[in-house]
Amino acid sequence: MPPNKHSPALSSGSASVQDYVKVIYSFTEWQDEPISSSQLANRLGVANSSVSEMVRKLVELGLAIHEPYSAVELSDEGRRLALAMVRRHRLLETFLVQELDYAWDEVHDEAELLEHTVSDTFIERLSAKLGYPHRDPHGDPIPDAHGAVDIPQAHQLAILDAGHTGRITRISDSNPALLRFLSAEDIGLDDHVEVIGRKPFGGPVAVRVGTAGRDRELDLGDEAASALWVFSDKPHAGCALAT
Amino acid sequence: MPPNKHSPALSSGSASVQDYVKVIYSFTEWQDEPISSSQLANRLGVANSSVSEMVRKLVELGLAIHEPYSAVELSDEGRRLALAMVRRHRLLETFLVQELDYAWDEVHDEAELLEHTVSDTFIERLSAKLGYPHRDPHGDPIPDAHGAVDIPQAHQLAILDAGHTGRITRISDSNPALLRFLSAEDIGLDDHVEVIGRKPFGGPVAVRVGTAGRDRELDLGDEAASALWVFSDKPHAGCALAT
DNA sequence: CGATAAATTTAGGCATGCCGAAAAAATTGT
DNA sequence: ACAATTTTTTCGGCATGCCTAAATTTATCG
Ligand SMILES: [Mn+2]
Ligand SMILES: [Mn+2]
Ligand SMILES: [Mn+2]
Ligand SMILES: [Mn+2]
Repeated sequence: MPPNKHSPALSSGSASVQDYVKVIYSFTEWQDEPISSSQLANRLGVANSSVSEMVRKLVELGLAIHEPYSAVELSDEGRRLALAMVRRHRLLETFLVQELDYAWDEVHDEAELLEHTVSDTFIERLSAKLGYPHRDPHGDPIPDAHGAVDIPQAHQLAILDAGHTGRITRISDSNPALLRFLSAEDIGLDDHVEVIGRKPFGGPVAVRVGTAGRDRELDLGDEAASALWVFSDKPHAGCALAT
Repeated sequence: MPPNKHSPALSSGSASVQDYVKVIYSFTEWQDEPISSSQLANRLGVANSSVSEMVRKLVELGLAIHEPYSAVELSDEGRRLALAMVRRHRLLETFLVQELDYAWDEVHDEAELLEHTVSDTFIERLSAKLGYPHRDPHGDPIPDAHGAVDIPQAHQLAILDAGHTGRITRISDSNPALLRFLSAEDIGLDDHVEVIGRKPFGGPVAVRVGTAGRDRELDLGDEAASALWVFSDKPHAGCALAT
């Protein structure tokens, strides 16, 4: 039987290949612009020249689509691989928090390595043990075993206008120190938030945070407000989402 | 503060380096002869020339001791690293069996990769979660976090004389098919065994296996009898252990 | 002892994935 | 439009860890 189009195999590629497709995929997870060569280099912490070479290889492998001097996109097979890696990463993070008592700011680096090493069997057993979770500790959606994933309709707190209310659906995990700050302020996933107002010129955003009676007001700087993604309670007049 | 002699750091080396020291260590775990270059190559599945090169590197790194054309041994630091790797490997196998429902013949390959990837934190949390186990699923002893390990006084069933009785303390995990055979025959760790007799010229060994009333007799081939390590019930006359 | 055989090391190469420097293409500003 | 700047690619090299083939050393046997 020759290899066929419907092969589930996916032949996962090296750890480097896996990280490249994962970064290419992640760049468009919450926004639409495809990633440029230098942005890719930046996120991976490698030189631009390394990206040029590896992108050529990804194209040869049928994982990426690339016109020279333009942005890098994934092929269907590349997206499948990326989703499989994202699934691995997020299930591993969930495991580390739920079973090994890691704090949510400690899991990213460990998952970044383990995702390349565990077997499919390991991942599926882990998913079962954890109760088939759909979100990781930071609220990022976990694709299912077939690569299906639904990205919640969420918006960065930083772009919401005064009066807007909703729940925190996702917290960017790219900065561990920020995660620790949020823990210290007792801000977490699914907390209710209301935008009270904002200072002009990129100043802090005043918000009311907290479920039920125990809520408090505080000012959040731009980096914090950009890391918090909010699922709106209801369509609300005067918000910046009409675009 | 300069690096000092009592540094616990150990700077673990590459995955290859880790596998080399682990194999060098393991060769002398149940017996005393140090490993030769070609035996090392055999166990690692690499060419002899690759071993020559890597052994030179291990010596440079202060992990191994080696006179050209003679056997390879570990330095104290090499042994520390090896014990840390053995600990990792065996804790991971234990985790896979106890928490992820792997069969005992499925865990070796997965652990062989994961051992190089998990962090010290991961391993210590895992050890705690598993209740600080001292044996892996095959009965191999798990060194503690400081590298202390006690190797039980056990002997291969294949070398025991008729009349000898004891408990199965360890089952070599190097052949998954053999492990499946033993499962099918319902032979497992801590089972009681009695050597009934043996056919000459490397023929099968007749044994009685099983705890309490439910015991049975069967013949074991040389490979099976060599994989089973027995802790003797009591010193027994007429056994081959006097050497 | 010497000749063969076996084990080990050395020499020359290959694949992967990275780098810095230089060249080429695209973008920007006037 | 075109010169300056930025982005991207190409080029030559390096480090790891592996290989085969060819020495070289050690072991074995008549
Ligand atoms: Mn990774
Ligand atoms: Mn995450
Ligand atoms: Mn290994
Ligand atoms: Mn084992």
